Amino acid sequence: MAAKLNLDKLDLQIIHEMMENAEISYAELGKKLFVSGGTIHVRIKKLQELSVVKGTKLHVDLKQLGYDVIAFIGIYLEKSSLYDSVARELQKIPEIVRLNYTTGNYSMFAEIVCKDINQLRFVLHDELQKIKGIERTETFISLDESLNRNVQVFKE
Amino acid sequence: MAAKLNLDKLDLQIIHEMMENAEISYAELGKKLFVSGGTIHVRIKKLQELSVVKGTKLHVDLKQLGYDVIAFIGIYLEKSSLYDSVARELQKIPEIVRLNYTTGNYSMFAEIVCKDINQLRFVLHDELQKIKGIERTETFISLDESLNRNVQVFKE
DNA sequence: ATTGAAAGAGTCTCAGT
DNA sequence: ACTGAGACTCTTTCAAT
Repeated sequence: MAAKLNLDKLDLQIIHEMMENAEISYAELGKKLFVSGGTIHVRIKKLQELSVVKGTKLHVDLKQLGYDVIAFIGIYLEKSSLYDSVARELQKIPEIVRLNYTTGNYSMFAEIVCKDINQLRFVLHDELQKIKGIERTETFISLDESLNRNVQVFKE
Repeated sequence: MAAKLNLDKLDLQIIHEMMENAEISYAELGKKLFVSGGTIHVRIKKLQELSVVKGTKLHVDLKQLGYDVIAFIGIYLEKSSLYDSVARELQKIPEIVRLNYTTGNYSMFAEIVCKDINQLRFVLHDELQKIKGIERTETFISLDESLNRNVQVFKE
């Protein structure tokens, strides 16, 4: 699965820079990394072909858009084998933005983003309780997000 | 804090589209939403000034880059008041990519991304155990990520 | 593989509506 | 507030190294 990609320092530097700011021009990024804009272009094209780079996404302030509640949900399943069917049901709930099958206490771990506590309660009470296979859930509401960053793919 | 922003349908549609693909041109996006490219431009400028839009980020495949392990860590503190100092220490660990102060069982909740299990063990054993104020931790290793998406800011 | 230049495409500004 | 056109900047291609 994880093929030998053989990415060099420049590749990682480009990814590192653009993971924070994808708007920078090739010329400017080239200047920063001491190569020409053309080289940046060639490398990015290569990274896209290797599907290391999958595109760019707009970064928005969710609070400004009225999404004030982030919560994490630990989910206990009646049987582990129900994972796929429960995952399929959870996927239908747009407020669920992330879902992981995990080791440890919980069978699965979800993240949910809501406009307010009422909406969170609605999803937890009305939508989650309907799903067959969920034994019980534990909810952790985020009171403060002190860190949210990318992995550091290049250091030094 | 959450000021009255008065965003209309078009603003939300632009955000919705560009949250998935920020590379689309103004002309093309305008065609899709039945306005001119100039209007798209004006709206995006407005959204940037309101700091609803904070920029664009490169979307990369972390597995391809060798980051194979995602884990979640529930952290119990000796005293809740230690949150700030513990958060400051956790921030120094580059593998920790997210940190939330939460209600419920745990005092705080972290997400960590590592190249392999050895690196995860190193962070958990060597780095986390050094931090004063952490009582104990529970780790949930992700075996499968079945969902990772953005909030749906516009529907219909 | 990298470069620099030319062609093509996109962004940004602005006067008109 | 939206539009379209012109000025400007960036991306993309390509021949040379």
